[in-house]
Amino acid sequence: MSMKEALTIGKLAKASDVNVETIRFYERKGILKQPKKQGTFRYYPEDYIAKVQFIKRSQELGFTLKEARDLLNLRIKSQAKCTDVLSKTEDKIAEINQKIKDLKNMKKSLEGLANCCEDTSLTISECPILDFFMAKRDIE
Amino acid sequence: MSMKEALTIGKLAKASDVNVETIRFYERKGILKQPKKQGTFRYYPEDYIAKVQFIKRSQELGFTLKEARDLLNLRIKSQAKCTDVLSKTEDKIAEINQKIKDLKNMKKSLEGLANCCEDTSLTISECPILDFFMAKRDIE
DNA sequence: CTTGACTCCGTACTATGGTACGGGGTGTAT
DNA sequence: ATACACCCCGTACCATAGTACGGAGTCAAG
Repeated sequence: MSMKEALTIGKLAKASDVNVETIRFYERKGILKQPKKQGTFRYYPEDYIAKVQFIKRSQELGFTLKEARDLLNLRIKSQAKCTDVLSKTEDKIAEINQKIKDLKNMKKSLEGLANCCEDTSLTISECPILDFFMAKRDIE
Repeated sequence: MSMKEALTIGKLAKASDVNVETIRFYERKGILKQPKKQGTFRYYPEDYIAKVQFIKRSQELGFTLKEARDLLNLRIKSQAKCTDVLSKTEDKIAEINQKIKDLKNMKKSLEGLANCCEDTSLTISECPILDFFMAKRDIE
């Protein structure tokens, strides 16, 4: 029988576009459940491709691996309610809002810096940026 | 003479609200320049408090320690011209803009997720959020 | 039945950003 | 002059998120 279709770790890795070692890493860390082995090799159910992609997507959305694992586990334990997932998602949105706010403040500061440094012939020792970053003192 | 005012590593740490070990860590990593020692102890110029706080602030805004170091170094090299500072600052602004864009995308995705999960009485097996994360497949 | 690709496992290493520890030296106040 | 807080340094350790490596075993095709 052709084993072309058997989902080995290498094929899973390729299908979900991660490193083989990453799959093994996720299993060691309990992010992914190790599948039952036939013999010595891992053979994965097809849905593991979606699981790994779920993890990757979660990371892209700003979740850590543990958070991704929790979300994945919620999916599996069907006792949990939709609200659990919702509240986790809302927490993340709040975090993101805060980050955006912080970045905008930083940007404003940096823009203030850039604007106050119009005379480009000034040397650093005369640069008004310095005063902006730090209390005025001897420089080094 | 009272040494109450001498800025030792412990006082610097306390004043800038970080661990002593963190200061030493920054020095090992070249983020902060080790001050000249009088004898065996480090004695810091007062402006180190501002420097450490600057690093902390940068980190809060999503900059790495190396980036914080680069921003800090802008003001130290007095050979540099104001334009150098300006361009680095503008680079940072561009980076910040990109980060804000990414975070906004992330937020949009998460909001899409949250909105599609209004019926909070649904069990996880019916939760649309997770369908968003994952292609529909057999669960386990 | 051999070959070559793939898999196994453990271990070590990377980077980032620190914290903790221990033995010894120092600085200063009383 | 001695106690006690503080400092020194190196090293080890923590979490997060992996990557790399090497020797051994396995699988399946030719």
